[in-house]
Amino acid sequence: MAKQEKKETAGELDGRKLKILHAIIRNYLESGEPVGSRTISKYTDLNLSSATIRNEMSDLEELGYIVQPHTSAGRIPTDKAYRLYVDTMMEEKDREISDLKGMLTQAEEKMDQMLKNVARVLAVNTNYATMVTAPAIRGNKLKFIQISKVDDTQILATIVVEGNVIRNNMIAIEDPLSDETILKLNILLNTHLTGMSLDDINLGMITLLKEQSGIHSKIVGEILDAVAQAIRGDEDLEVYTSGTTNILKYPELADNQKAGALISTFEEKQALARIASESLEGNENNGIQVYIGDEAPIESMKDCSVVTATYELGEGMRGSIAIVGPKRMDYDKVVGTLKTMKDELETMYKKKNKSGKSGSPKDKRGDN
Amino acid sequence: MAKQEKKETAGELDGRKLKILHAIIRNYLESGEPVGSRTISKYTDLNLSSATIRNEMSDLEELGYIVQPHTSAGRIPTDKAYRLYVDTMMEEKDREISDLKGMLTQAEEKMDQMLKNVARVLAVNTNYATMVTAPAIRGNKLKFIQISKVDDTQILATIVVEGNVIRNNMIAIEDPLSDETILKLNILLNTHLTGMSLDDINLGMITLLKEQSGIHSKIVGEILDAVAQAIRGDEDLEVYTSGTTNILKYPELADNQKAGALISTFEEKQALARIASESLEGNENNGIQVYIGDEAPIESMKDCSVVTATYELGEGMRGSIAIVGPKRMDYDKVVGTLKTMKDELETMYKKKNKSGKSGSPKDKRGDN
DNA sequence: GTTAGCACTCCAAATAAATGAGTGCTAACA
DNA sequence: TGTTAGCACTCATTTATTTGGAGTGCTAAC
Repeated sequence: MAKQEKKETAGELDGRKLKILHAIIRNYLESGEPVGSRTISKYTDLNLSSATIRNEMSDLEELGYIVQPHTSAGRIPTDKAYRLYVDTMMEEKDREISDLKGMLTQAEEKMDQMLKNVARVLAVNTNYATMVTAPAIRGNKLKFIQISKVDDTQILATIVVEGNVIRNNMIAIEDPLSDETILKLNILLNTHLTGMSLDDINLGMITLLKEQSGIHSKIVGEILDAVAQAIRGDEDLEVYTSGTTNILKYPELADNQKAGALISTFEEKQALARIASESLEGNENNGIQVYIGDEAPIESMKDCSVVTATYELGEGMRGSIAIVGPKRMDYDKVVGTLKTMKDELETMYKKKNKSGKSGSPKDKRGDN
Repeated sequence: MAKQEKKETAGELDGRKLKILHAIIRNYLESGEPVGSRTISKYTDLNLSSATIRNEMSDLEELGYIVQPHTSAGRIPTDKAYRLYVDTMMEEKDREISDLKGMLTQAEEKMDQMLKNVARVLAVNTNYATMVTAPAIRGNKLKFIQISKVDDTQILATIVVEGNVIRNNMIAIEDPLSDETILKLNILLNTHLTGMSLDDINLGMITLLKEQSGIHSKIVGEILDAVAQAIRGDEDLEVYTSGTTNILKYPELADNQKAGALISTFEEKQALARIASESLEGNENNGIQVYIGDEAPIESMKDCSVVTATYELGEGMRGSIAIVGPKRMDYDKVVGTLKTMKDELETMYKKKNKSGKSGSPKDKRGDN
């Protein structure tokens, strides 16, 4: 007669077990301490005695949702529980991130300055470690090439890609080029290459260009290399981090050994790019993704959770934002904050671009 | 009759005291533990009993060279002792840094990549935290300006400064410019500005240019702003760090509180620029400078020592390298390593520049 | 099915005891 | 007068011991 409420939300858990598990997780998120039956019995509105809770907890343990760090300690959630939690039990919540907006909108600096700022603001706000990657440019088109003579031994190739990413390449030359030659090369390159994406520039095009450039085919070759690189966007994307030391605030991570490895990871930044690009692949939930423990592709983060969001600035320029904290991070808040940040970035970009066209003061941008 | 050996090296210390102090420091550098009289009596070749040493140590303590962390503990050197040590007692020593050279020479990447590498190599090699700043360009001359039209709403100003630092600035325009106008502007700017340093471009020159550019004076104004910035070199110099977590290896720094602050300092990088620019000022000992404890201009480093070196790549492009570790860092080794690194960098730059002229494959360089 | 009660476990914190490195001082020695 | 041995004392560190309490599992009663 008591099976009325069997919701079967997770296949193997009835409603009460779910509620209890939920309570355990919430509690552990806050306290970071193993949580016992008594606590749950008082905390929740289930009106169950600690003994009953104990029975249920025993079941939950058998099902692999919670474990005891040692006999006669409270229970802590497993990765499986966290996964269930973020998948099904998290409700949306909007928080006070008003100051966040404020801090951002006054940042009309260069792109990299702004992204650094984003990382910083997020770190301060969440008390976790954060990481932001600059928008990677993919499948973009060449907008414009300019060859200029710097002196007798080198020329400068300036390449502008859609989205106003600029790249400069110094090219050493053996013999001086005349202004005329440079003009010709400019015309040659621009007429053939403008508007092309990386896929459009095939071998035929390349040989054609080299032929037409005559004795300067070597230089053209080098310029094409540079173009390829510029369009592809620096393979190793730029990564900005902040709040790394927040890690030390969580005892379960602060143990010298692990903490060192983690902080190193943040310092090296290379590994972080892996997470970034992985998160750029998937694009399910609003671009928000959660990696719990081993799910993250980085060894040193196996005791952490990582929440990533991707933002898109139009024209295929996509970057990612990630927050790294202990498994018991406040998923609700983090997801909320990330969403806001993502929106904020995207709308800001739109606004900026509009005002730029209608003649606002400056729209400077360094290269990638 | 016993005053024969009175060398008076440091004004208030006789030879024996010096030797003892020396021994104390050396020992403490290695062990990190307070060192007692007995250790010294055995360690050194002075053939003095521990009791005698105790007497001398008592004197040294009174003179402020050593202290006891607590009663009945051994002594540890004070900042004063370290200062004496680096000033007078350090002998030159060349170490095995051969691999260092190897690791560097294969780095013919872009400048920033290389500097990152320098930081990394140093960190791995010394086990301290390191920091490298990119060469700041000062008092440099404008080599070349190029204005190009990107589309109807914006133009691109590419500015090359001596030393091949390149800077791009997008400038929004209200009405499209004809190719002719752009050509005129290019000629106008290059004829007047090429070869000028910041000081040379005075108000007269500016108004002259604006007049001659007619209705486009506003654009010229913006370009001049960009030029000013490019020549001055980004005020906040680029800073690369590595090995931050090495800090955790030294117990006296690893205390969560301090370590966090220190690592944060390294992460923020802003404060580090202060040290860098301070070290760029002085130029005494081969460009090597040692800051002990409070001597460094950064609060969070009051328990550290900082050794800085400056390197110069010709044409006034100077950068700095710094190593941060505990006060008991191995000064000898650090100074040696820094010297080598400095030399290595400077010779590499020379070589690179030479080979560049004689037509070597590629000499790419990003902007600042 | 739920709950109270009880015995049992085991971590964590507190307390106590043992250790030992190091000092300062005094008195003897060369 | 400088050097040294010896001794009593201090105090951080280590180790052992005790205690408290949070938590569990089980059983019996409701």
